[in-house]
This record gives sequence, C-alpha cells and structure tokens, in this order.
Amino acid sequence: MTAAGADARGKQARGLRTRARLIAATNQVVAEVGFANATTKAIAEAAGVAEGTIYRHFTDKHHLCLAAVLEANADLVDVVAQLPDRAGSAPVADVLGNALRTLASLRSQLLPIELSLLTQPALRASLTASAGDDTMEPVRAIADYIEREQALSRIRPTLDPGQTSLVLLSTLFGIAMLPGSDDRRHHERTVEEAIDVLVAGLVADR
Amino acid sequence: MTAAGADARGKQARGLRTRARLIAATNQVVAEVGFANATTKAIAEAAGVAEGTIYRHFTDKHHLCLAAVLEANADLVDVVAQLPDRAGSAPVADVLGNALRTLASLRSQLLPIELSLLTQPALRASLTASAGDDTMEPVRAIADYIEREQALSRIRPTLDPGQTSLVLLSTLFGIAMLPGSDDRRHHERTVEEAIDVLVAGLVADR
Amino acid sequence: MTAAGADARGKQARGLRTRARLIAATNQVVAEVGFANATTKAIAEAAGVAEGTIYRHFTDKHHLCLAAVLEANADLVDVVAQLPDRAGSAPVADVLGNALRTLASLRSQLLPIELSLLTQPALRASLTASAGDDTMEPVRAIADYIEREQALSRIRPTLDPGQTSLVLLSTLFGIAMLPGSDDRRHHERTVEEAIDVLVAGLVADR
Amino acid sequence: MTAAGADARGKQARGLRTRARLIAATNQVVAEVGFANATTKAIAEAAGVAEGTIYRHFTDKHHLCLAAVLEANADLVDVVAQLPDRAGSAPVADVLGNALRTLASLRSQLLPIELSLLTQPALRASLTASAGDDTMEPVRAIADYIEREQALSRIRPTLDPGQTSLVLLSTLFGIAMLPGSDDRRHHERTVEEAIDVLVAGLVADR
DNA sequence: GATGAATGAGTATTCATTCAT
DNA sequence: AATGAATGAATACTCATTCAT
Repeated sequence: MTAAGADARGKQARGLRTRARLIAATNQVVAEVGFANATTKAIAEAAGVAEGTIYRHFTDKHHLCLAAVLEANADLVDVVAQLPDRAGSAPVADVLGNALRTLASLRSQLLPIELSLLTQPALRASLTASAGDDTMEPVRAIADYIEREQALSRIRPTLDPGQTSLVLLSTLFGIAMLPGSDDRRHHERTVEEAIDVLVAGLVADR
Repeated sequence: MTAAGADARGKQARGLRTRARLIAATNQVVAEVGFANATTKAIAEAAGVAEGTIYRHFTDKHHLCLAAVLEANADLVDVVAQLPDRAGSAPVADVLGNALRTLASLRSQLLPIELSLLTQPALRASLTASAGDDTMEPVRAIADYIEREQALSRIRPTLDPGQTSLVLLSTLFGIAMLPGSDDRRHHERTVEEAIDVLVAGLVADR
Repeated sequence: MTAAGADARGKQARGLRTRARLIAATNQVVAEVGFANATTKAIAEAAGVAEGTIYRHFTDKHHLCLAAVLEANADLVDVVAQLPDRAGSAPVADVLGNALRTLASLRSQLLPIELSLLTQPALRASLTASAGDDTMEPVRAIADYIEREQALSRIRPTLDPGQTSLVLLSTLFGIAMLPGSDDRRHHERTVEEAIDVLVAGLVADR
Repeated sequence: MTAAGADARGKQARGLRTRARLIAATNQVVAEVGFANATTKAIAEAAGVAEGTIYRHFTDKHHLCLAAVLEANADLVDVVAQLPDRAGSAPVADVLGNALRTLASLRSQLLPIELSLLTQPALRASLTASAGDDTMEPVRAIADYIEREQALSRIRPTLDPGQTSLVLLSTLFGIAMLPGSDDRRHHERTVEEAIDVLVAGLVADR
C-alpha cells in the first residue's frame, strides 16, 4: 500500500469527491433559486447523486449549508490575507481599490449562501459557534490595513479602523444585493463608483 | 347606514380594517420570526382572523407580502420626498447626513420584509413589475439632491448622481444586515462612521 | 342559534366526526398490518381523509395512537367497573369467569394498539403520564373483587389481590398474543382452559 | 492450514465467527433499543463489521432476525427437554414450579426479539414456515409432562394437556410484558404468585 | 365577508439493500 | 470475505390554498 493509499483510508477518495460535489452543488443551487427553494432534492440532483447520499456526508441540510458557507468564505480570506502588508506600497486608491474590486466579485458568489444565514437565525448561530473567526477575518484584515495607512498618514486618523472596515464591506454587501446586480456592466460601474466615493472619503483631508 | 349605501362603497369598512390588520400582522410576524417561518397561519393568528380570510383580500401570500413591503416602504418615501428641495439650504454633511441617519433607522424596520424579496426571486420580480416606481423613489430623490448640489459645486461633479445614490443606500442596507445590528449603540456608531466617510467622499476636492 | 348549535361551536360537527373516524381507522389499521406498518398514509386512507387532516386533529402520530389506545381501553374499563359489587352474588367461577371471558374478547381488539406501547417506550411514557389511571383501572377492579371474595372466604386468603389480578390479566394478554389467535375456535377454547385453571387455582383449598 | 483446506470447508472459520457475532449483536441491539430502532447500521456496529457484511451471511434483515430468534429459543428448548422425564419424581409444585421459574427468566431475555414477530406479521409467517417445530418445542414438552402427571393422577384429568401448556406459557409471556417488568423484585413476586395460582389450578381436586 | 376543516403536493430525513473496490 | 459509499423508496410532517358552511 502506498502513502497515497494510506491517506485515502477512512475518508476514501470517492467519498471526498462526492462531498466536494455536494458543497459545490449547494452553492450553485442556492445561487440559482434562492435558499428557500434550495431543496435537498435539487442539491442532490445538481451534484448528480441520490438524495440519501447527502446524509452520508453531512448530518443534515444545516451542516451542508454551513460547509458551503465556509468553503465560499475561504476564497475571501485568501484575498485579504496579504492586504495589511501592502500598506504604503502604493496609493491607497490602488491597493485598497484593487482589494475591494476583488472582494466585490467574490462577494457576489458568496452572497446567496450568506443570505441564508440572515434568514435562518439558527444557521447563523452555529456558524459563529463552529467557525467563528474565519468569517470575521476580512473585517480584521482591512482594519489592519487602515491602521497601518493611518500610521503613514495616508488615511484620516480620526476614523476608527474597525468601524470603517465594516462600512467598506457593508457597502460591497449592499451593492451585491441590489436588484440589478445580475446586469454585470451596471453592477461593475456601481462598484467603481462606490470605491471612488469610499476611498475619497478615507483619504480626504479636511 | 343602509345596506345599499354600504354596498355602494365597494370596499366596506370592515373589509378595509381586516386588510390593514393583515398587512400590519405580516410585517410584525416577518420581523419576529423571519420570513421563512412567517406562515399564513401565524399571520392570520397575529391579525386575529381565520386563515381563509387572507384570500378574501389578497390573491395569495405573494401579494400579501407585496402589500406589506409597499406599506413599509411608504414611510421611507415620505422622508426623502423633500430632500431635493433642501439642496443648498445647509452644508451637505448636515442635510444629507440627517437624511441618511433617518433612512438608516427606517431601513431597520423595513429590512426583514425586504429581505424576503431577495430570498424569493419571484417576489422580487412582481414587486418591480407591479409597484415599480415607489421602491425606487428614495434612489431618485437622493440622486436629485446630489445633482442639485453638484450644480452648486458642493458635491464632486464627476460623480454620477444615480450611481452614487445607489451606493449611499447600499451602504445603509449593508450595515442594517450586519450580524451585530441588534446592538443599537454599536450599530449607530457604525452608521455615523459610514455617513462621515461617504459625505467626505462626496465633497472631497481632489 | 339552538343549544345544539352552541355545543358544536369551536369543535364543529364535521371536525368531530373526522376525529372519530381517524381514531377508528388507527385501531383498524394497526390491527390489520401491525403498528410498525401503520403509516399515516394508510391511516388517512382508511379514514377516507387526506394525510394532512390527521394533523388538524392530533399534534402528531404519537398523540393519534394515544387517543386510539384510550378509546379502545374505555370499553375495558366499563366492563370491569361493576365487577367488585358482584362479589358474593354468584360462584366465583361464574362471576369472574364471565368477566374474564368478556375481557378476553375485548383484549383482542385492544391488543394490537396496546402492543405499540411496548414496542415504543416513548408512547408508553406519555400514556402513563397523560392518562395514567385509566389503563390500570381493570387491574384495580379485579383486585377489589378478589379482596371482597377473600373476605367472604371464597378465594384463598394467602393470595395478594393486586398481584393475582395482574396474573389473571397477563394470562389473557399472553393468550391474545398466541400465534394462532386468529383461529377463533381454538382461541376461545384456550381462554376457557385458562379460566378453568385460574379460577380453580384461586379457590383451591389446600 | 493450506488455502485449499480452507476452501474445502465451504464455510470458513472467519465467516462463521462473523455470522455468530451478527446474531449475538442482533439480540443485543434489539434488547437495548427495541426492535423498531434496531437498524442494520446499529447491528453492524455492535458486531464490529460493515453494514454490507450482513448481506454476505443473511439474504436480508428478515433472515438475520429469524436466526436470532432461533438462537435465543435454543436455550428455552434445552431447559424443557428433560421436563417430561421428571414427571412423578417430585411434587408437581416443585418440578413444574422450578421449570416455570427458569422459563420465566429466559423468557425475559427472549422477549424483545420475540416481540418483533408479533409486530411484523411477515416475520412471524416465515418463522413458523422455516423453523416451525423448534419454537413449539416448549409447548410440547410441557404438554407431555402434564399428560404423564395426569397418568399418575397428580394433575386434573379433565384438562387438555396441549391447551393447558399454552396457558402456562402465555401467562409467563404476559407477565414478561407487564410495564413494571424491569423492577426485578416486583416481577419475581408476580411470577411466584402466578406459579402458585397456576399449579394450584392444575392439581385442584374438585 | 368570514370561518376553519380539508386538501395534497412538497420537505427533510431514514434505512434496508446494492455494488464497485 | 469484507468494506462502506451510494441508492431510492418510504416516512412523518408542513403549509399555502380551496371550499362548504
């Protein structure tokens, strides 16, 4: 038996692939038809497995959605991780602007499943319980970045880094929810406008 | 009052009161238990009527929610109606700041039922179809205000009024959705921070 | 509105009839296919109503079965109620024999649904909780009768009335469960044999 | 041991051990959680094998339970086997009393799995079909004993041995099912009372 | 207009059984 | 022989909607 074979023991290869497919299918279906209509039947179909298979991998729909949220969130975390270290490396408008641009596009993917958290208090509770820190990671990273730029006098010193970080992300979130957000062109222009206003608001010297 | 007189009205007094109670009950129930758990049974109970009565006044649950959204939205419309005429009457930070502050508090009330629109694509569609204009009224009013202030050179001329209006409202919406938005103190401080950044971004001269 | 009409208010006539039909259907279906196979679907069909109707009358299957057990038990209670007063009125073999004969036939009806209590600990618990006394009524009545006959020196004084009552009923229960209990003839002969042995055992003077 | 030698046996040692473990696990699990909750998953876990393994040894759950019942029944058969030969060797109260006492304790072990037969008509059918004789062995043995004691004039001659045997076993069965049968003390006293009444009923001369 | 009993399609979940490895 | 991932039919229960009163 090879090392690879040993790794596959317990969680066999096929099982892992199915699990991944289920998570992907959940994000896809929730995005397509909304959380309320994301039935286990629809998810199973999208994943190309039988309905019962869901329950070999997740104790219930609840936990499947949890896993889907965390999965979608992981990309977001990656993007913002290096942000603080970029402070001072280029104009705030460029560094923060690019980060927000990227986050905005990821947010769109994350949004549908994230919405379910707001609609379903129970889900929200167990997310903060089980994963806790990860979902707040973007907030922290951006706050860190703001703090460092403030130290370099490139962002207004009176702004509270934590609060301001929340404002930036809230705006992206709000925009992602706009009715016309499926019209890409228009959506991107709105994001640009938001970044313009927000960054200007951060660096304004008055 | 004769029977003939009552008939002539088309919508009798009792019927109107029941209708109003149903709308109020819907907003209340959705706010309390979330849209997913806002069953027709719960709404009927909260309104003090039988379940079947709902269908005397609304063709289905769908239209009941629609009416509830419009009702909740009406207050919002009132607040922003006079905003354009206030352009130039006081510093942007004051006029727009106050408007946004008020909108932020109203948004919180509106939020639960509004969320249902996002969760239920079908509802969203028929809202824009049937009511269309009213829900966009705040966007227009703020865009008007921005345009007038631009004419007075008190807001950056390069900003697109419509897009910028969307950005402002999106931020309020995003903040209303933040997990901790039930902690009033913290929530209000976040709103203040947002208004600070946004207004600064609007008026910044660079 | 008549008095009858007033009585029907709240629990309307149609509703009460449906409720009764559901209870009857439950006893019938359980008797036919066994508790494990007595699905809500089968019960609803037997009652001639839709499956969802069950839940207008009972919070869940659990409570429907509970009601069915109590209903079936009510007849048993009636039969034994007058037993104690018959002590001394005729030979033990006649009075007790007749009572046991009647109980045996009723037991057969009650048996299937009663079995569910043994199989489903949860059901058993809530039965003793909610109805408690009624199901023990037969045991008490027979114990009373035995005690009175002991006072008349017509039953062995060394026997414990409570324990002995349990033994008599256990035998009927055990017989009702015999594999061949659907062969009436044979079953009745077994009951006769049991009554013969048991009564002889009670009155034996040794 | 060569591979050829192992093959020649048809049923290999490992297979037999697994089979035995499955039967034991079935009796154990049914006793612990009741037949309704004795899933193949639970049984496989208790036996320390994979679920699929069950189907190497039994065509279905049905046949596994059948085997388990027969296994549990085997002990009962052993106990009663020598009973007929003890006729006349000691007072009926002693010989039969002891046998019934022993049977009562074994019955308690057998009961849970036996109950499943009553709950599942299909199982019951195939048991009488496939195993037939063995389960009736105790009835026959006791009937034999009664007949021999009748020949010795120590049991009432008018009693039908077969029917009476059924009555005796039914009583034990009924007592085993009493709600309080987990309270050992009380349960044993009830058994004693039953034996007292039954034996007295058998030997009574009237 | 109002009622509330009845409906039935739909939901998440379970579990005996199959099958590729 | 053994595994355990996958299956899919079946289950109890929900809920928007209809309809007789």
